[in-house]
Amino acid sequence: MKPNSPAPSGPSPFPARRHDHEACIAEGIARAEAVCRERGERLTENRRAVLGLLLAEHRPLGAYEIVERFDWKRRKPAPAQIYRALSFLEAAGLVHRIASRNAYVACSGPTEGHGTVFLLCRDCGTVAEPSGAAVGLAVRDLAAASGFEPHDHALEVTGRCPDCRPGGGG
Amino acid sequence: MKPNSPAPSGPSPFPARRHDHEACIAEGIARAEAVCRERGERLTENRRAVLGLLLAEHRPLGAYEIVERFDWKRRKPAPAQIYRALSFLEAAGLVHRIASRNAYVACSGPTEGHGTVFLLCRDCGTVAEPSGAAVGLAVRDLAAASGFEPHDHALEVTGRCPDCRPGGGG
DNA sequence: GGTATAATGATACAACATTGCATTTCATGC
DNA sequence: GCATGAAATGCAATGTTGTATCATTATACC
Repeated sequence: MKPNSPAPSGPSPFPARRHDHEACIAEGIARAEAVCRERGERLTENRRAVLGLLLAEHRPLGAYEIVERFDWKRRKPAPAQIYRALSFLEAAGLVHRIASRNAYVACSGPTEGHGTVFLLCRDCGTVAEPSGAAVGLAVRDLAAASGFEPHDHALEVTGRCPDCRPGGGG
Repeated sequence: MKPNSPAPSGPSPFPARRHDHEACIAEGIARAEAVCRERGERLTENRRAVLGLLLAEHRPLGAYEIVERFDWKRRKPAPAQIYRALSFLEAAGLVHRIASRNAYVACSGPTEGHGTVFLLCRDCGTVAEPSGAAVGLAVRDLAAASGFEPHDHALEVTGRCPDCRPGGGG
């Protein structure tokens, strides 16, 4: 891992302003290959391409945006092809859907289980996926107090990332 | 509040299995009238009807589902009419959008500010909107640790409500 | 009543997502 | 190599959700 790659357990879940993007992507693909191997499934060219496009961004892309960027074999794929890849990748925990935006983002680290947290920058669109342990606890308590049996949760926080925040950046 | 102590259990955010539904609705409409008066806006017949349909359920309805149930003047409204009412009601804090379902639910209590929490029963579809204070704190801490400036958040928890949970019930 | 503003009615369209089925690809056993 | 079945893809059509536009109608206010 390069020194300027975002460390999974580092201080900030946001990517450094300048970092080795190619390494990001390569790392993500490598992780996907490992996950698929373990699950006995195939990371086909189609799926790999979709994942690659998502990994190339640190922000969510809409399915039709992926269609536009797709340049595999110089052809424009049908939406269904993209959605199929997205479904597969989501089931494998490699991609998450950002419900509030009808958009999809590459998962930035190993899946922690049931529950996701996203920090969405309203200015630059960057998404970070911090550890959600504290949120998980809050959910558990909340549920217990209501007699609710929680299964899964998704938290989407909008605001401004360190780079876009006035006086932020780093 | 200690993070691990279950809230001093006020009333459950879930509706009682049997309760006075008419009163539910009347109360919600009355609250809406008060809110609109205060905001200097009009709770028109159209808006009132949409809110009424949402209040009649304790679960989210899709916009087109509202279209189908709409019986005002024995005519079926155009989608735009419903979406306009929903936008108005959402801006007034009387209705919330459940992003993961493309659906809308009547707000069950006074709006607490920026941030919402929903407990969604996967079996009966009921939605509860508990107080999200603990989640708000978790969000604040999470954001601070990431250098993120939070503006708003939405947490959607899926699982089983007290009535659908085995051994649960009221 | 007259006028400005807000809301509605109606049509069309944009954006997001899925279904069905024929064809191709791939792993596996022979 | 070749047959076979399961999985994935190509393609067209369709379903679902949400907006834009503009003429008309209702409402508040003077």
